[in-house]
Amino acid sequence: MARGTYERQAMVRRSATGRIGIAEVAVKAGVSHATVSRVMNGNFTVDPEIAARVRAAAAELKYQPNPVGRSLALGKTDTIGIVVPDLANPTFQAILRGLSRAAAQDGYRVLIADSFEVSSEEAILAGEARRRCDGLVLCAPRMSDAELEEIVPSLHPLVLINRTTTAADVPSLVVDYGQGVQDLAGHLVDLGHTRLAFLAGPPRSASNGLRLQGLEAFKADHPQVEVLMLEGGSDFDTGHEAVDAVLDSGATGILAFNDLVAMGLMSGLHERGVDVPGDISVTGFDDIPFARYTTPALTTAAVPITELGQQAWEQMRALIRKEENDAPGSRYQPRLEIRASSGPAKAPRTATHG
Amino acid sequence: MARGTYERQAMVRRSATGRIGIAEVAVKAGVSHATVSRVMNGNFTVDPEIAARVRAAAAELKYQPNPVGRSLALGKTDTIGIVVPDLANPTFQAILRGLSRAAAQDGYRVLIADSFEVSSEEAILAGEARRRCDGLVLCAPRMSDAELEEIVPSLHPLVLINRTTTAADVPSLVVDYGQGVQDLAGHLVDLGHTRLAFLAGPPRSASNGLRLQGLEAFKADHPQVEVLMLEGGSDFDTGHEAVDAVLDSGATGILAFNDLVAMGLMSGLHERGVDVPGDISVTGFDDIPFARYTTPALTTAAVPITELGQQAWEQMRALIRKEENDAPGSRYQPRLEIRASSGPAKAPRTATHG
DNA sequence: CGCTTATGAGAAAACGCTTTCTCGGTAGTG
DNA sequence: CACTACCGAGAAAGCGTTTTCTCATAAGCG
Repeated sequence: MARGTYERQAMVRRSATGRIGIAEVAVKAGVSHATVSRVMNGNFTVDPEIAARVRAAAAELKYQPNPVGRSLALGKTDTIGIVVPDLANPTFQAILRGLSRAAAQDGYRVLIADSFEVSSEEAILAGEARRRCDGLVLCAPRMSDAELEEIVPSLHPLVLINRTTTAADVPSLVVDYGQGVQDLAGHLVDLGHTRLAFLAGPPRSASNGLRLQGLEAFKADHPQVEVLMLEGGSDFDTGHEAVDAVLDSGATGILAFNDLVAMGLMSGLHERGVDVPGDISVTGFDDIPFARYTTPALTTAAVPITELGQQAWEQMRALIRKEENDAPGSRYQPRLEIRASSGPAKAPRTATHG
Repeated sequence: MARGTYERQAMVRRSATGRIGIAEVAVKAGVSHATVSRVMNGNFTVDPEIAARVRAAAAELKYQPNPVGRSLALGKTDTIGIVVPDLANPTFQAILRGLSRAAAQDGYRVLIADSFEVSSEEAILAGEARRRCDGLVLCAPRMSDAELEEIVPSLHPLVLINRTTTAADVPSLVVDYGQGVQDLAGHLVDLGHTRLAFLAGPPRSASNGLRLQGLEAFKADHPQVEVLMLEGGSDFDTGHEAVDAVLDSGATGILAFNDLVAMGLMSGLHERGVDVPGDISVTGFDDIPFARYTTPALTTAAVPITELGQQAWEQMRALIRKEENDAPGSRYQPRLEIRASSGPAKAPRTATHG
C-alpha cells in the first residue's frame, strides 16, 4: 500500500469487447500487462508483493485469460481434432470417449468432426479441424489411398486409426480384423458349420477390406468350407433387412460385419421364428457393451476399442511433444468372445426355403 | 503482367512458424496483406484483375487462413462447446450427434467436455469450454441449483438441456420425464399390475428427480397401486445387479430409470429363468436405437433425443445471432412405445422368494 | 567511492488476421 | 478547366496474449 497509486478508479472500465482482459487487471494492480502475464504464468521474476497484488486484482475481477489470444501468441491451442465417418457408430463413439478422456487428463480438449460417411468431405473437414487444433486423429477414413497419401503431409501431427500410410511420423493404430474374422470363422467351423456367409460392411471401409482379405485366407486354409458373400452395411437396419438374403443363402453360420448388424439380423431371425443358435449361428464384431446383453448373448470378436482411443492420444502426445516414439503405432488383436449366439450346426440346409 | 514487379522471388520464404501466412501470399501477388484479406473474404472493392492475381497466388501456395488469428480479429471462433456428464451414455451421445450435425450445417464445430459424472468439475469445464467457444450447451448438469445459478451469467450464450434456470436469455430444453414415467406406470396398471417398482437413476440427476415427482403424482392418483423405490444408476450393470432387489420386491411391473438399466435387468432376469413379460414386465426410458432390438423388444417412453440436440443448436444460433427468440426453450413429451417387454400381470407374487 | 553486475518491471514487438483510416488517382460535373 | 466525389489499395491500428528487449534501480566488489 506504500505506493498508493494503483486502483485509482473504483469502477473498472471494460475493454471494447465487454470482457475483462489483462489490461483491466494491469490497471487495477497498477502494473503493466506484461507483469500481469508473468504472474499468471508463474514467472518467478516478479516481486512477491507485486505478484500478490496482481493475483488479488485478478481474483477480484474474476479475470480469466482469453484462450484465443493465448493460442495466437503461443502457437498452440491445447486442442486436438478427430474426424469420424459416423458419430452414430458405437465404435467411433468409444474411440472418441477414450481419446477425450485421455486427452483431458493432459489438459487437452477434443474438437469433433463427423463426415457422415461422405468421403468427399473428409479431406476438407480434416484440413479445417487440423488448422484449428494442435493435431488430428483421422479415424477410419473412407477416402482412397491416393487421396489419403496426398493430404497426410499437411495434417501432421497426425494419428491414423484403422488405416495406414507410407508417410513417416504418422502412427497407425490398426485392428487386425483379418485375423479376427478368421478366428470367428474357425470357431463356427469347429462347431460343425460348413456353409458360412459374411454380411459385408460399407464398401469404402478399410476394415471391411481387411475382413475380406481374412476370409480369402480362411477359404484357402479350409477348402471344404463354403464362404458366401452378402451385401450389407454397418447398422441395425442393414442386418434386419438382410434376413431374406441370409435365409436364401442356406448358410448355417453367419459372420456379421459388426455387432450392430448381428443384432439387427438376430432380431429379424427372431421375428421369422428362426432359432439362434439352434437353426443358425450368428457372430458379430467389436464386442460393443450391448453385445453381452442381447438374447442370446452375442458371440463376437472383442476389440479393445476404448483403449484404442487412449492409445491414439498417447501417440498424439508423443508427436506434439516431439518425443522419440519407439513404437509408432500398434496392431490390436481381437479376442474371440464366445457367447450363446453360436452353437453346433444342425443338419445341412438347402439353398432354397419357403 | 503490366506491372511486372510482383513475384520477384521464385522461392517463397515462409514465416517464422513455418506455415504459409497471409504475408507470403501478399508478397507473391505483389499487394499488401490488407488486399489479400479483402480478396479472401469476398470483399468486392478490389480490382478484379488484382483479385485474380491474389487468388492465383493463394492457390499456388495452398494458403489457408489461420483460424486462430481470424478468431482473435473477429471475436468469434465458429465453435460451440458442450458439457456432458458421461459420454458413454447413449442419450448424451445422441444429443451430441444431433447438435454436431446441426451446427456443422451452419459452419460451426463442436468442442466436447466430459465431466465423468464429477459434478465439482462441471463449473470449471464449462467455463473453460465457454471461453474457447462462441456459446455453450450444458447438458443435464449434476451441479446444485445454487451453483448453476451462480455460473450461468458468465456462460452466456448458453443453452440448457434437462435443467432450468431463473436467468433470462437461457433457453432450456427439457423432457417431461414426470409425464413419461406416469404414462409408463399407467400402462402397466392397465395391464393389471398393482405392485410396481422404480429402479432409480443417479441421485444428482435432475431427470431422475422429475421421474420421482411424476411417480408421486401417480401414487396420489392411484392409491390402490403400490410403487416401491429401488436404488439404481444409469447403466447396464446397475440393471443387472438389481435383479435380486427386484425379485425381493415382489413387484410385477418394473420401471427402469432408462433403457440401459432395463436391458441389464432383463438380461439378469433371463439368467435367472424369469420370463419377461410372463413373470415380470419391464419398461425402459429414452427409446435408444437398441431398445427395439432386445428380446423381448423393450416397452419404453420415446424421447426425440437427436431432435433435441438439433433444437439445442437452433436455440444457440438464435442466441449467437442475437435474434429474437419467440420460443426460448421447449418441453418435450415422451411418447409411449409399447413393445413386448410388458404384458398382463399374472397372479400376485409374495414379497419373499427362494 | 566508483564501477560492474544482478534484478525486476515497463515498453514494444510478435503471433496472423480484419478493418478502419488515409490518401493518391481518376472520373464526373458545373 | 477546376473542383468535388468516389474508388481502390496501402498503412496502420486493433484483437489479447506472451516474450524479448531495454532500462532504471539496487546490490556487490575492488
